[in-house]
Parts: sequence; C-alpha cells; structure tokens
Amino acid sequence: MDAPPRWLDPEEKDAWDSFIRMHEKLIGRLSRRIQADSGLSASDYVVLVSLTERGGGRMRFLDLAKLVEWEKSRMSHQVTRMAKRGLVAREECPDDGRGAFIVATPAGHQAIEEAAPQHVEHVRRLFIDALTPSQLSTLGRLSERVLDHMERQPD
Amino acid sequence: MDAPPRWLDPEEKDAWDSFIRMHEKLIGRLSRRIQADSGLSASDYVVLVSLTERGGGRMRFLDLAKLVEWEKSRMSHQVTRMAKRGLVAREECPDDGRGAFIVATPAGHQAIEEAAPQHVEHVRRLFIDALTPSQLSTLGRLSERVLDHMERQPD
DNA sequence: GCCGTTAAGTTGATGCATCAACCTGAGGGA
DNA sequence: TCCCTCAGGTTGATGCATCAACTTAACGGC
Repeated sequence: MDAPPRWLDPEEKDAWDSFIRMHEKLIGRLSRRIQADSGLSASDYVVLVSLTERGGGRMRFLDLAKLVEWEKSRMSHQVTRMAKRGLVAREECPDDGRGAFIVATPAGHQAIEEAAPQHVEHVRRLFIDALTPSQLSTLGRLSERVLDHMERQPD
Repeated sequence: MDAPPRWLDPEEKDAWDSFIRMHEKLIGRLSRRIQADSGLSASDYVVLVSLTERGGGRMRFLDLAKLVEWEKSRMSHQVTRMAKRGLVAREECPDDGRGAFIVATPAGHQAIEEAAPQHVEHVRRLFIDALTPSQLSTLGRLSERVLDHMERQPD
C-alpha cells in the first residue's frame, strides 16, 4: 500500500486537460445559450425532451428518472420546481397508490418545441461543425469505449 | 429567419449522446470519489491544485480566477467557503488597497497532497486505462480542435 | 388477515453556480 | 484638487445537485 503515485505523463496530462477544458467550455456555453434563448435551464430541457420524445408527454416518475439516469431525489426536486413554473404537472397513478405520473403541460410542450431547434443549432455550430464526419464518429466511438470501460470498473 | 431546423442525423446524434453521457458519468464518478476519499469537493480540488502548483501556495485573487477560467464571483464564494473550513486564507495586498492574496494554509497544503495521488489514480483507472496511448492522443487532439473552433465562434 | 420487507417518491439541509447589483480604491485628466 | 472611470473584489438571491432520513403503499409469506 502507498505505492508511489503514477502521475500522468505530459502527453496524458495534456490530453486529459484539453478534454476537460473543452467539455466544460462547451457545456457552459450551451447551457447559457439555452437559458438565454428560451428561459429553460439545461435540466428543464433534458426533462422536457425525454418526457415528450420518449413518453409522449406523460411518464411514470421513476421511468423518467431512469431514462435520464438521475437519482430520484434529484428528479423530485426538479419536477417540483418545474411544476411551480407550470411546465409539468404531477398526476396520481390509478394502479399504484404510491406512484406518480409526470405530464408535460401545454406550456411545457410549447417551451420545448421552441427551444429544441435553437439548441440543436448551437450544438451544430459549436461542436458538430468543428469536426469532420469521420472525426465525429471517432469521438463517438472513443466515448463509447470509455463508457464500456467504466461499466466494468467498480464505482 | 425560421429556416427549418437542421436536426442531427442518427450518426451525429449517437456521437453527441455518447460523448455527453460519457463525460457526465466520468465527472460524476470522479467527483464523488474525490469527495469521499478526501472530503474535498471538485472545486476545492481545482483551487488548491492551481494555488499550490502554479502559485507556490499564494496568488492574487483575480490571477487565480483567470487561471482556472472562473468568474470572479464564483471564485469569491468558493474562497469564502474554503476559508471558513481553514483550507485557504485571504491576505491584504500591500501595493493595492482593493486587492487580495489567497493563500493555502498548512491544512490546505496537506489536504491537496493527500488527495492528488488518489485522484490521479482514479483518472487513470476510469479514463486513461480505457484507451490506448494513441486513442488518448487522438481524443486530446480532437478536443483541442473543438476548443479552437469555439474560440472563433461568437458566444 | 397480519407482518416484515421492499418499492416509489418526498423532504430538508448543505454546498455549488450564476446573475446582477454593489462597494471601494487606483489612475488619469482638467 | 476634484471628479470620472475603471479595476478588483464582495454580496444576496435564486436555482441546481447530493446526501440522508423519512413516509406510504404494495407484495409475499405464513
């Protein structure tokens, strides 16, 4: 125990740093844009997209949470805030007394329909357009690879 | 105006989704580890590393903020919290009455010296080890490319 | 039918991120 | 010297993320 730490060598460190910096900058800019353009936070956006695209506007609470890979507590708080702003509503579930449906309200549908095209445009402009199709697919494959690797790692 | 949105085609969408999912998962796991291992938040870690590695443990407030590319307000809040926990201290600046130095306390030095090797180990285990050296350097280059592209884009 | 266990979801506390407004001291004319 | 502007930094409000503790209803065994 207490083996000497295997520090990153310069190439590794450069790659790691660029990767982190890039992602942070990209996400920062995208979420500020989406907020400024549409008044939705990045989290609002994720919830509304999932709800409308994959659930037709109505989904069981935990299904939604699993779909976006959030903890239930995070989703619960998020839904509370969104409900307060009229973007979604909670509905009782007839066949499970504990359960809840989350439903996108008309205002929610409208918000996401307005926000989505703009968001996609920014993703394209800031990210997709930076790379050739082949570079993009390489990046996608490398990401998959890291994902797979993480699945096999403890915690 | 209102040109039809250029939605992402399936390859683009897959690449984008993998990329986002990967990063989110990676960062989530790393920051939970660092927190559990050392009691430092990811932000604490960034501040302490920058302060000790690049400033010898003492740096002007705004230099620090610029170094890590944070807004001054974010840094100010962060420093306040860290000062409360004894990791850093504020010191007056003799030649600029408005200015402040941020200094890592002994506890701050110790905390980062303990946390850094573990953190690097996790970065290695979860990320670096997932890729061959050549894949890693490809990922680094693609990240640089996206970064450069973003620099040239408005906001 | 009762009971322990597990599933579904909420709640409160705390720390982090962002925005806008603010305060104070430095530097530079007129 | 006075005033204007700007740089350096703080503060308060609000929303988001995470953890732990809690409530309530469903399910399975007996």
